[in-house]
Amino acid sequence: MTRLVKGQQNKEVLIEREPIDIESFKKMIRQMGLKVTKQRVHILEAMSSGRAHITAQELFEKLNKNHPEIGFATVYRFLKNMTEHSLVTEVRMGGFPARYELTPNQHHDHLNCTQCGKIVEFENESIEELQLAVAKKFNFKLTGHVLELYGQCDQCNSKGSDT
Amino acid sequence: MTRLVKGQQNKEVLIEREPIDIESFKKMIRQMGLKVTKQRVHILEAMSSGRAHITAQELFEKLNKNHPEIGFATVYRFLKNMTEHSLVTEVRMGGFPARYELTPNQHHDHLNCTQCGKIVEFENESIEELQLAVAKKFNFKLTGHVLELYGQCDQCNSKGSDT
DNA sequence: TTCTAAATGATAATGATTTTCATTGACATT
DNA sequence: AATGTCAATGAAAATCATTATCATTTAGAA
Repeated sequence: MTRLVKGQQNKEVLIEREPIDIESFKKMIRQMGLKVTKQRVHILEAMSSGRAHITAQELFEKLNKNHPEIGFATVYRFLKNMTEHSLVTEVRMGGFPARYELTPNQHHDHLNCTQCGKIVEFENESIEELQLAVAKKFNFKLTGHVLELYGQCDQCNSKGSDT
Repeated sequence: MTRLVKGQQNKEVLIEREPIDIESFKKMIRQMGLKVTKQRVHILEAMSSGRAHITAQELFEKLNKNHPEIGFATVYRFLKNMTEHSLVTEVRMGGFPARYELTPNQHHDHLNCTQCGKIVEFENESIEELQLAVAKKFNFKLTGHVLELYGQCDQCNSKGSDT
């Protein structure tokens, strides 16, 4: 556990953690034209492990345990940055906080449970094709889309519906 | 050179909507089990005319011109109420304020031109069916969806393509 | 007309996210 | 290795959409 004593020139002591590919994280950051900072590397590390769809707050709290020197503004800023560079994909549901995931190489859409927040990823080639057809029909050059399905998952459904 | 004239953005191509009279507004309100107030009637009037996809703020401002006695809390409250009763459909995208429209008898999705802001409404039964199939596959009870297509419309396309 | 719960408007509160700004730090260049 | 510069950071304040609070008003039943 890294403990940083306040008021002291604290050198970051790296805890020995899984040998995640730190070099490729750095490469990603450089590709965005940004400077490599330990905060950014830590953020990428945190995102590449654990729950896939995480909120900025959750990510901040997760980081805060081992790296309390990282402010939430930095987390938000970097997430936004990565989203703009398509390295991260932002999923927004209803009025809930946005969730982020490292952009998967394979495209997918989301099925969201409005009750417990569970997110299921799916991919449907037929839907993709139909979207292209629609765009073509209206003479649009399709550049992107958002498809989010909302509903209640199996568990929430069977749990009855009070509250 | 594409030139974006400000007043020209966000034009909409509308699917035809039937005009609604005050009596049916009152009927709608009673159907929800709510009291008929002049505020609510005015809100419905404002929604049934003009731009189809409006934010709560825009709606409030529009109403404010002729009915400055209507507070925005009332607008928000009633919109939420109507949304819960499915009389109004809420469209949320990105981190932008939610947009509302009187629930169209004919369901539709949107095709957005990212260059001039034009919105084309479309409806595709096959896509709807596939969505239901996806939900069923994962044992979700589908309650709603957001399908937004993004691209460049015919005009913007032929107009050349720099920003 | 009277009564009462529902509705309203003004305002404060909330929660997520963004901005500000003084300080720190990355990194290209000596 | 030391330096200079400007991007990056953290803390705090600000913002923005939305919701809650609460004293007052009003719809509509009695």
